Order: sequence, then structure tokens, then C-alpha cells
Amino acid sequence: MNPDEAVESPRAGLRERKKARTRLLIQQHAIRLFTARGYGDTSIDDIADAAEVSRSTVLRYFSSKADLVIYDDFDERLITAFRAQPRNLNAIQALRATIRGAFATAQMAESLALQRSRDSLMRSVPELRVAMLEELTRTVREIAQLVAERAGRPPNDETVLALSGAVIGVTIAAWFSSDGPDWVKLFFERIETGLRLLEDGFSGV
Amino acid sequence: MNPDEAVESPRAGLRERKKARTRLLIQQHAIRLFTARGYGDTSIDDIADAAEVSRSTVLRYFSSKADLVIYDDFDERLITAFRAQPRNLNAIQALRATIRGAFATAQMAESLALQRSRDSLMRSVPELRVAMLEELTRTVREIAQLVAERAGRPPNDETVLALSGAVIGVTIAAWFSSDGPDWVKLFFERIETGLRLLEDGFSGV
Amino acid sequence: MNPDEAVESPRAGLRERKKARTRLLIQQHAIRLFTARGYGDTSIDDIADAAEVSRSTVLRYFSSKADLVIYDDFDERLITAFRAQPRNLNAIQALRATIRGAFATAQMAESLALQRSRDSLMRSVPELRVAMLEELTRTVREIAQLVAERAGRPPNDETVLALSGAVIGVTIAAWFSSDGPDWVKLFFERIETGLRLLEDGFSGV
Amino acid sequence: MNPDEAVESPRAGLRERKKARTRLLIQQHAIRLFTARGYGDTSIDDIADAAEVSRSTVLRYFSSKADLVIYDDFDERLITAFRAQPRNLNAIQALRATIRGAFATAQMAESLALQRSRDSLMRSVPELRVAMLEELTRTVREIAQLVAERAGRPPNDETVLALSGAVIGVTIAAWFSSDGPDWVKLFFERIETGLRLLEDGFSGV
DNA sequence: ACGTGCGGGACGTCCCGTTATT
DNA sequence: AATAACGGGACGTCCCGCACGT
Repeated sequence: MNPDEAVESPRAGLRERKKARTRLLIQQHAIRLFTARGYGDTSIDDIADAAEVSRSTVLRYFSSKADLVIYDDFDERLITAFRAQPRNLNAIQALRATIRGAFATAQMAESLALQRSRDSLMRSVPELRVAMLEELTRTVREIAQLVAERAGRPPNDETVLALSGAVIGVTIAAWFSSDGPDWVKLFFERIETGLRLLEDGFSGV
Repeated sequence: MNPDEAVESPRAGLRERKKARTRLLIQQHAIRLFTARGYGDTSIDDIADAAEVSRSTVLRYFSSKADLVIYDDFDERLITAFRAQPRNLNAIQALRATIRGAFATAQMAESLALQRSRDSLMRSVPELRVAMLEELTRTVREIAQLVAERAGRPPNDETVLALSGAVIGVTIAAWFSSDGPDWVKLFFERIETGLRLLEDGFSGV
Repeated sequence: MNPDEAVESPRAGLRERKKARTRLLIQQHAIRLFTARGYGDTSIDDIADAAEVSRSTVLRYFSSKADLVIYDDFDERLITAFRAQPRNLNAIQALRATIRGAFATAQMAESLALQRSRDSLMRSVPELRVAMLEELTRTVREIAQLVAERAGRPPNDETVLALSGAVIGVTIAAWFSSDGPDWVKLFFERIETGLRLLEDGFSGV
Repeated sequence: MNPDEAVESPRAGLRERKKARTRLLIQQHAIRLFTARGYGDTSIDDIADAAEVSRSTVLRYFSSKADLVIYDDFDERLITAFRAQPRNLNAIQALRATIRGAFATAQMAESLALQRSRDSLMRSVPELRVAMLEELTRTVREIAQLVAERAGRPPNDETVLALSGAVIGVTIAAWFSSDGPDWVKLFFERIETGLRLLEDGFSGV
């Protein structure tokens, strides 16, 4: 789901930039090896060797083996983008605008192939599918926080919760149903459609 | 999530009824033991002993240890109830009517305490939480099937997918946020609120 | 085990009093944070921030993280009180009188809630339980010293050692078995019972 | 504290005998290496190599590194011996008789040198001292169980708790104070003295 | 000089495939 | 033939010492 690092913070410290590069390097090797040899048949040591770092470093950057596939900074960047939306948009409008922006970014990402591999792994390896679902529940809470901020309601407000859940549900459904070579396009289209329906209501269905 | 079996299908054969009772018996012992000793510290053999059946019988009824907690027939009964809704209701209206019916059933359930234990286990044991999420993704597809039937659209229709995903998302959010002694009531209220918002749209948020 | 500082030495210098207050302040913040976030998830820096002192100050007052929970001035005060007992009492009688005095003090302590938190932490965090046991073995030697003084025997006298060990053993057993809301009362009652039995002998058991 | 395997069950199955031998073999190598190179500087792998078993096997027999030093079957054998005491003895008398029996056994133990090394390690390595104290608190509960059985009282009876605590306290004090070449003799003498005083009472001190 | 990242390595847990017992 | 021990290896956590950068 990671449309890569198109929007890299320009003035990040050297230290930070190096860390980001190491992280990406490790993840690239990991996904390459997982895809080539299979997830279960690739050890963390194999990845460390390939990336020419120590096992410790791999585990410092990714807290578990599954995290090597699951991790992306999509959430962080969506959150930043969402917060930057004009204040006159309501929560869903801001979400839709954010998603459209993310799609533009994703399209021009150089490492779409990497994303495709990640996606394929997450679909096929039960352990990863499971880890991703757990991750999604964390995301529900983050979205709730964002929506609550914008709507000026508490994060445990019924409406806020419903919207957050619906958004993540639409995302899961879009992800599960978007397969094939054009999956990124399909994926974003379906999220866009879903958000529009959330805005207008499903009463016509 | 199972508000128990108050609405037992009246004309089930004797054999079916006995099987259902054995299943419930095993599950009750399982949840009692899990709650008392902890999930990890209770073996399938312990449960078989307590329920006075053989280990193989336990595994005939439940395909895994997690299933002993996860399983309920809520889905099946919701599906039946959904199909029985008047044809003039649209998909969401039918869902809302179904949920209201389920809530009435749940309120009069005799073994709310059992449900409370299940709920508590599913929240606290990561292994179970994860199994439940996996289960939910299966449910997305079933709901999509139902909605597609009623709307007269194919199951992979964009709108159908979005609605199904949104419904399940609202359910997850309701579940995660409904805690405390009144969780069943809260849970159903939040689903009801969520479905109403899905029908009307979130444009006002 | 600290029933608080109700009996503050009346003629302590201002400097001493200020140090004691800083120490208590730090400890209160520490235990509050440990209870709220968990022991492992609270760093010494967090505590320093909360108490508005520097990290080095925290470590000046408490030599380790565990010490923030373990420390109390119960021992010092018991020793002082023990030494003040009439000379005609034998060792055990003096101990019993001392404990009774401490209990009266403990009962009127204003911050029983703090003690309750400390107690709960010490029971639940293995690292702390262990530190407390180590601390207790140090106390054995101090008690041996006191008993030896009063009995006019050398500190490594067999009888002195046996009595000191027995006293501390009775204390451990009383602590481990005193749970629930009334734990302070139970704790002191059990020590009192134990000391009486040590005085009279267990031949009737 | 392990007076070794003088009283080996004569008709133990071959399987069991082999297991007991493997366990002892591993422990002997462990203590030899710990003594020679230091505890911290000896890894579990080193021990596995020396004993010519796999690391897994070492950890199957001993659940932690500390356990390699801490473990003995002293408790189990004391419990068995205690239960075998004549029913007309009260709890303390039975304990004293049991200890005297254990002492006779300990004296003829061939591997006193091993015990001496264990003792020395437990005194000098803080980590082990700590593990032993935790172990002792477990033993308090076992003694309480035994005493309760014999006295016909519940295990959480105040008197039972006091006696159990006192016994373990006397044991700790005896252990801490028994040093030098004759430590085993001293150790048992001090326990014997302590138990006699517990029986008769400390009123004369 | 000071902090922070990194390599290295041990620990304890878990799981699976193989090998012996019984 | 079934059960149980064993070897092997991966995982994730923790800790220490080094070195790099600022």
C-alpha cells in the first residue's frame, strides 16, 4: 500500500535520511527474498545478510518478521495530508481529497513493483494477512482521532466511530477485491467510490 | 457476538437439536475454563474432560482451539433473518430491521454472562482477536452476497462492495468501542446509529 | 510496607525536612506513573519530568528504578522505636510492642492509597518482588543486631540468628498472605500472631 | 543444598533413570564451568557442548540458566520424608526429625564438593541469590501445605502461615550464616537449633 | 565529550522432523 | 505403533561495547 517515498521531507537531517534509506533497503531485500524463496523459508538472518546489516539492525527497524512486509509510512503521510486539507471541508470531503492526492503520488511511485510484491505476500501468507488486519484496527483509532479533531467532537463519539469504521471497512473491501495488474488504480477508485457513497448515503442501494 | 440461541429454529430435527446442544455444552465448558485458568493454560484435553466427551469430538465440532471461542451462529441467523425481510426494503433498511430483531433476541438471552466471557477473551487474547478479525473478513463476502441479491447487482459491484465493507467496518468499530457492563446494549446502539448514518450519508459530519 | 510518615521526627533540621519531602514527592510521582502506565513502560526520565527535577536528582535519592518502589523508612523507624522500648522487656516482647506502635501509626496514615499501590506493584512485578526479598535479607541482619544488643549476646549467636530469621520469615508469610482491601490490618494481625507464637513456641501446633 | 542422590528410587524405569542421569550430568558440567570461568562468562552453549547434549536439551531440563545452579531435589525428598513421619509427632517435631534424617543423608553424600560449589555460586552471584530467594518463597507455600495437613488446619490458617514463615526464615538465617569448610554441619545444626527454639518459644531470649 | 546507531551475542520460547524407547 | 526424548533452528528480547558523528 506504500506509494513509496515520493514526498520525502526535503530538509530532514542527514541522520534521519540515512535511517530512512537503511529502512527501505532492508525492506526491499526482505520482500525480494520473501517473494523469491517464500516467507517461511527466509530467515531474518538471510535478510540481514542480503542487506549487509546485522540481525540486530533488522529487528531494530522492524519489530517483527511480519513487520518487514506490513510496514509502510502510508498512514503517517495520509495523516499529514489530511491535516493539511482546507478547514472548510467536512471530514469525508477532506478524506476524499486526501485519497485523491495519495493516488496521484502512488501513480508516479517508482517502486510499484515492490508494492505489488508486498500486496501479493499479504494476500497469500496467512500470518501476514492477520498482522495486517491487526494493523488496520490500529488505523481505525487514528482515523477516529483525525475525524474527531475536524468535526470538533470527542474521539469516542458515536458518529465519529461509525465513520472511522466505515472508512476502514471500505478500505478493506477495496483491498480484498482489487486484484490483477491494475490493482492500484482499482484500489483507489473503489475507495473513492466508497467514500462518495459514505458521503451521500447508501439509501439508493 | 452471539446473543445466544433464544430463537432456536423450531422445526429442527431431533438429531440436529442434539448436535447443537453438544456443541453449546462443549463451548460453555471451554469458555468457563479459559476464563478461569487462562486461554494458554487450558488444553483441548482439559475441555474434553470437563465436557465429558472425547478429544476427537471436541475437534469434530470446532476446527481449532480459537474456534471454541470465536464460533457463534450469529451470522447464520442474521442471514436467515435478512432474507426474510420484506422485499420492498432496500439493503440498508433490511439490515437495520435485521439488527433490531437480533437485539431484541439478544436482550432476552439467558446466558449473557457467557457472551461477556467470550467477549472479554476475544479482546484480551491476541490470538483470538486475530482469529475474529479473519472471521470478519469472511463475513464481508457473505454480506456482499446478500446485498447483491437484494439490490439485483453482481457481488463484485463497486457499490455492493463498498456497502458490505462499510457495514463490517461499522461493526468492528462498534465492537472495539463497546465496553463495560452494558456492552451489548452499547454495541447494538452503535451498529444501529452506524447503519442509519450509512443510509443517510456522513455529509453532515 | 511503609505506613507513611505520620511520626515524623519532630526536631529534624530544615535541610533534612526538605530532603525528605523531595524524596517523598519523587516517590509519589513514580508510583503514580508506574500504576498508571505500568512499571516497564515508565522510564526514569518520565518520573523526573513529572516531579520537575532532573534525572540525576532522581538517581541521587534512589539508587535504582526498583528502589523507587521498594524504599520506605519503615525499618529506620522500627529500629528507633525498638531501641526505645523499656529494658525489662525481652527481645520478642520489645518487638511486639514495637509492631503494635507501628500499627497504630499506620492506621492513621493519610496516604494509605499510596501504600496500596506500592504493595500491588511489589506483588505483581517480579523484578520488584525480588528486590524486596533482597532488601528483607538485609533487614535480617539489622534485626539480629538489635536482638543481640538487647539479649547481651554476640550478633552471630545461634539463638539470635534463629530469632531474627524467624521474625523475618513470619513477616514474609504475613505479607504474602495479606491481600484485599484490609491488607494492612491483616498484615499487622498476622505479624502479631506470629510473634506471639514465636514467644510461646509452636509445640501445640 | 542437595545431599545428592543417595536415596534413589530402586525400581524407577530405565527411561526415568536415564533422565535423572542426564539431568545430573548437565548440572555437574554447568557448575564446574560456572566455577571455573565465572557464571556470566559461561553460556548455555558451553554447557551443552561440555555435556555433549544440545542446547535444547539443557533448556528442557532446566528452565533457565539460574536453574542450573538453583535446582535440587532436596525439597521433594524432604516432603516425602516429612509425610513418612509418625502421625503422633506434631508439625515441628516431624520437621525436626525430617531434618535430622536429611542431615544423615547429606553427610554421606559423595558429591559434597558439588554442593559446596553450588553454595558458593549462590552466595556470590547476585542473580542466583535472587533466584534462590524466589524459590524459597515457593517453598514457604509447600511447607504451609505440609504443616496444614498434619495439623488438620486450612493452609491459610494464621498459625500455619506463621510456622511456615518462621521455618523458612530460620533456614535463610542458617544458610546466610553458615560459611567455611564445615558449612553443611553448621547449617544443619543451626536449623536444628532454630526448630527447637520454634518449638519451645523464644521467651527466654 | 556525549549521545545515538550499530554489531555481536546470549537468553528463553517455540516448533518441527528425527530417533529411540516401550 | 504410539509415545517421548532429542537435535536443530528461528524468533524476538535484551544488554554491552564500539565507533561514528556532531
